[in-house]
Amino acid sequence: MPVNSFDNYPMSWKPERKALKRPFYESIATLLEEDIKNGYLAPGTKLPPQRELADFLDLNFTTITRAYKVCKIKGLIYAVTGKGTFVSPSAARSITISRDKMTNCIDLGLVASFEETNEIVAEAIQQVTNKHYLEQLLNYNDPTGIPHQKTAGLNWMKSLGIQTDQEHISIVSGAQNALAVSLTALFEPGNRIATDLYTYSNFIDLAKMHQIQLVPILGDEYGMLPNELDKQCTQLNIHGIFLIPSCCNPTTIMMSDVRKKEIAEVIRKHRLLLIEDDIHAFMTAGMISDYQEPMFNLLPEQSVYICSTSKSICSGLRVAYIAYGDALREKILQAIFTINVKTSSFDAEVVTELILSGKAHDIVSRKKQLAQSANDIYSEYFPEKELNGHPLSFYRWLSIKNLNDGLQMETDLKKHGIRVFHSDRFLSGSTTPNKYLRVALSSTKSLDELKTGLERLKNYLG
Amino acid sequence: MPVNSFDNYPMSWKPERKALKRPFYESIATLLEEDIKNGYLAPGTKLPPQRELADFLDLNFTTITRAYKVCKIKGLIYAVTGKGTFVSPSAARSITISRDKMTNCIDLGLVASFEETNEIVAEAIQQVTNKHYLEQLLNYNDPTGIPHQKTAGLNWMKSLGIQTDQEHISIVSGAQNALAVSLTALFEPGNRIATDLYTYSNFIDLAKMHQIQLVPILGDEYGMLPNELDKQCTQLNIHGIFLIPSCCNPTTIMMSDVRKKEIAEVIRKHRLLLIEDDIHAFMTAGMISDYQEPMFNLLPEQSVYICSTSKSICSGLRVAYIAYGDALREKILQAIFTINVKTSSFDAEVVTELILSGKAHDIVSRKKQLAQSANDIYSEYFPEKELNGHPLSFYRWLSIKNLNDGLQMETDLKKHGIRVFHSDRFLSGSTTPNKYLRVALSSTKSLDELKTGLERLKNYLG
DNA sequence: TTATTTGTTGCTCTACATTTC
DNA sequence: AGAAATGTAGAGCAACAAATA
Repeated sequence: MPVNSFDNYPMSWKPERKALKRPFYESIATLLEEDIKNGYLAPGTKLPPQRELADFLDLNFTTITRAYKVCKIKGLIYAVTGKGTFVSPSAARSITISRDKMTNCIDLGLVASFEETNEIVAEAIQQVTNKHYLEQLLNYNDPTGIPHQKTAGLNWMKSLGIQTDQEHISIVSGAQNALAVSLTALFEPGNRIATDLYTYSNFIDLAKMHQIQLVPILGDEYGMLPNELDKQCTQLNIHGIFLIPSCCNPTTIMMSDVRKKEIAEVIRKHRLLLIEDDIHAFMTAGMISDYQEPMFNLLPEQSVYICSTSKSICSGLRVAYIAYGDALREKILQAIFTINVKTSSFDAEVVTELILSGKAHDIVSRKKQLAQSANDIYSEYFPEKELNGHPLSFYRWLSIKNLNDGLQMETDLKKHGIRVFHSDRFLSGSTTPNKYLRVALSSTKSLDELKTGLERLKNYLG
Repeated sequence: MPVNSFDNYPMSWKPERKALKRPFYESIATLLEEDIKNGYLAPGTKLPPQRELADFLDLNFTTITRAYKVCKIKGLIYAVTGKGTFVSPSAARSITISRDKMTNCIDLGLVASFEETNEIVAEAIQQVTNKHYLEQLLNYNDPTGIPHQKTAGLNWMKSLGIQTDQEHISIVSGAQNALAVSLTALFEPGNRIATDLYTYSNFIDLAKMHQIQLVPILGDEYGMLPNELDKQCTQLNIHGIFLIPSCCNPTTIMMSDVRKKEIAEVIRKHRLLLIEDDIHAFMTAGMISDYQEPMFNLLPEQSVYICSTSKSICSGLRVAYIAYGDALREKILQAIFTINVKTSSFDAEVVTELILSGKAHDIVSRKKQLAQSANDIYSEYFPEKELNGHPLSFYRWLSIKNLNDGLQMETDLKKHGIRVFHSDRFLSGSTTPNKYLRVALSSTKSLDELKTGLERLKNYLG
């Protein structure tokens, strides 16, 4: 019997005692999940403390711990010791970004890659078709990539500062696939991975699917803060870290070389596995004057370096190179076989052709020009006080006043004819007071369309 | 303090009491994992009962339960209530099959798909290259496949007995990828999936990676036994079932239509999710006289139907169609975005071209002829008493006398110049007394090479 | 600073189910 | 058929850790 009657006690969530069936923890978790999904409990709502709810339901409080845990694993709620348990901002809905059908809507949401350069790729496809060894691309051989394709990949990565060999790279089906492979290979459900406070939203979803918990680490204008990372590592058992040092998606923050070294030191100290998504390397290495090298070079034995060609060369060809330390090799190969069997050799061959013929560099130059123009246009509409982040970024991070709920705002914007994503989508953990929009500059059919889109956005924000 | 001294007590595994650190269960699990991986505990070894080990270590027996559970989830051990806990047959090593470098070795291991037909595919690639819409294949649009590609897929599947629509199929990167997507989308770590006793080895590994437990179900010459499935579902909380009804890999068993209906009844009763891998449908539908339809038709709302073109059309083009019930749609789309972002449109376009031009059917005919010839050759070397399993199977299931350990036998065979896989690789659960070899007939460069390989195998077996 | 609130983790207890003898 | 052996699962207890006032 509960000691008190809680009928008049203010509790944000009161499951019906009678509705509970054994096992209790499962029953409670189901009720909670339903109430979150049907919107009865809004994102951000503080749930009753474990002991209080336990008293109310006349159960031991660890039974509530268990129930909350089930929902936490599913990403529905999050908890902070000493503070309480809360409904997640992204609770019910998915935050994964993809290109779905949009009519009469200008896309400033999904970050595409200035598809104007694809005619060069089409030419390369034609050339590959004429190769005498075309048929050799059509069997099960060389699941991690054909040697000459890997050599081209090594060449490409060399220009980005990566030195490794055939045995320590594989070709996979794009950056997203590389991340899925890395998580599958190197982490287990229940593991924790440190990330920036705002990070790649598909990675957040991927982690959720693998039941890997993300631990948000604070950062400043130079990237993640080393002492914050160190603090969290000391407190929690953290297994890995995910970084996008060249140009963080969505914040456009470029990590300074000093900061990279400091963070690498903490990573080494706590023996974390680093997943470095360097999809923007092509617009950083050799472009930014004081840029030195990827973090992979600082921690080669405990890192996975992901180099996708979706942004730099062509998004429709699903090709990414993944480089790894010797200690990680076996597990990664295993995961590649298990998830992909192999990557399309044809796509890889087209990228290879583009790299070897030098056309890949032409494409990159053209994309950089387009990025420069798009950023110039953006500055006209939204002049920033001081330039923050990567100057050639394919998207910008626009600070906004705290208006509505993020999802509501996105819906409103769609009604105004543009798709943009709210910062809530990119939150790896708890909510923050600051709100932003990520504005993609690389997804419109033309720069004129981009102008129209930005115009609409400016009007909306007033 | 333990009541007895166990120094002279026969226990198959005695972890050192002093080696234990807190938390105990984790410490015990680590020690057990090490002893299994370094080979100190051989597959099949019976571990001490929980209570006995607990007494020995002076702990509560449920702490041992926890420790065993950790290893069980990793697939290192398996347990049967009332019987005991045992080291898994596949414990330490990976059983995933892929094409790695082999010199002077005839491959009867990996099941390829008579790659002689790839010249037809090469022609189709050339035709796709000339399409005026080539550039449209190179962007992020239509992540589940371009409409006309999906229409071609629907056409193809129609000939296999599947009726569905655009909204309920997606194009993914091959069967393996489809399985990864399905597991990620529909199951969680700790879930259980029923399978045949012998099943697709990459699926076993995939399940292991996702920490999904496989529950082996006995079968006979017509496939899985309905009452066995029903029994396990009643006993355990089983969430799904994985079947390869048209021609089970590795056993070549073709499930009878009567059996399909019976099994479907049990699946419906227990609300299981069915994953139907119908990679061999093309050599069954319209070929086998009394074949009626895939199981998907019997349970459309709770099934995922996977139709890969790797075996039927071309293994290098990474394309599979996946059809699903409306209730599963959202989750599957989500998983596709999270794992792949999208499948190479180019590969899909080539397959589309092959289907629409009718060349795909030519390829299938040719492959069937080759399969027939290869099976005839096999029968010359290994005449079976009665014909079992699918007559056109790309591999055969050869019963052997219980000789060595499976891995040892594979190594010996490699020394004799052939790669063949032992039945231990395909075991989803406990060991069995019967031993087999899976002999692939579709991976040699020519039928002559196949003859040489089978000759060597026959000599080896004496 | 310290006490309080709140969440986390590991271990134990109890009830129960299945298999074997 | 019934007792013993053996594994499973839920719930409770206690020690601990972090945040906050």
